[in-house]
Amino acid sequence: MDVALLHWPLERDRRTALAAQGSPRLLLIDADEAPPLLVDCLEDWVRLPASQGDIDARSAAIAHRAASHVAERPVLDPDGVLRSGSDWVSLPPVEARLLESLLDRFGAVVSREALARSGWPSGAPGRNALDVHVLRLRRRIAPLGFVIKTVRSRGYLLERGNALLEVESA
Amino acid sequence: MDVALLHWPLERDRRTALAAQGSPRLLLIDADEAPPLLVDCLEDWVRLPASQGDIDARSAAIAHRAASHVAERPVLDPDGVLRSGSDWVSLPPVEARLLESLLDRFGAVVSREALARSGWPSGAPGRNALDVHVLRLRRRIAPLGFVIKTVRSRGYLLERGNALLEVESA
DNA sequence: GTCATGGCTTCACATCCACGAAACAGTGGC
DNA sequence: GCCACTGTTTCGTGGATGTGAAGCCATGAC
Repeated sequence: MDVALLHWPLERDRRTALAAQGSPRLLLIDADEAPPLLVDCLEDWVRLPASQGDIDARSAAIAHRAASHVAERPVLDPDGVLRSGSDWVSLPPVEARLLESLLDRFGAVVSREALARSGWPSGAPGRNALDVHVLRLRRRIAPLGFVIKTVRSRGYLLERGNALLEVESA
Repeated sequence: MDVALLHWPLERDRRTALAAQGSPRLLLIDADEAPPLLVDCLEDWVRLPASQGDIDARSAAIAHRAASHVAERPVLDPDGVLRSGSDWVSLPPVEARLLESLLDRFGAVVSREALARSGWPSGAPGRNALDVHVLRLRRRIAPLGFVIKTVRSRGYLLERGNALLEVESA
């Protein structure tokens, strides 16, 4: 996982945002500033000026921690809470059922028909409903680091996302 | 909790021992040495020479982490006093019973029905009473650093609040 | 190569319902 | 009486779900 570098106290807001989504971050402290209290285990700081070696070393350490904190696959509570590591999101009923199906075959393709059946056991609404729910599900689980890949004309597939991309797009 | 200071790589063995028993530690890295990969969240390092301020700051950060790891959940006295660390608040009867339920399943969802049963064993009043009491409970426990999250259409969930917000408001 | 098609994505709405929050009122202890 | 606790009414906000339509893109026809 990539570690975000940010200046303190200049990028205070960005730090808050990254912390909220559980992204690892390294604060670069301006020469005369006091470092803030670290809020979690995915945060660290170095005082400027710092050697590239030290920055890299701390980034690597955080990345290492982050990697050991994330699980290969998430867990779905009966209450519709999807957990991965210490993070969680709640899924509305339809999306929870869809995700349950995808999780049953984690890493493998689930056909649109099978998904529709699990999402709406008593009959699916319009054809587009599934597409929209997959879209919403994608956005909901993205912060946990999981992605739903499309396999054209075959179905969908749930897998662990590339953590690096997430952080960059944030 | 006290943070052990030790020289790296001189006291390599001591570091291993401290890590094994879960004691927080700060490594003082000799000028030209590469820092080791941190083994857990209770470890950190500074490169020598370092200012006393930086050493203190990192020690404090580690100590803070260590402390926050033990105060994960609050304790509810039989007499309705909720304690977390050195802080406490007193809860009125209904709210104490609600919180007791949430505490039994700390970090997991408790349904509105289950909450209503524990709050009013002899039958719940109007449907909105629960909402109002949860609202009041939220405000009461906020100063202790805990939050009650809503999981829409499923129930409520008690967890530790965002440490960042606490620190900022402090 | 160009083009059309089907499959999927995304957005914009609309509806419905759960929950949040304030304001008010009754009750009982001190 | 004053105040804490409790419950109700009422209104507002935002989440959950579904639909229609526009757009994107790979595939296959030509």
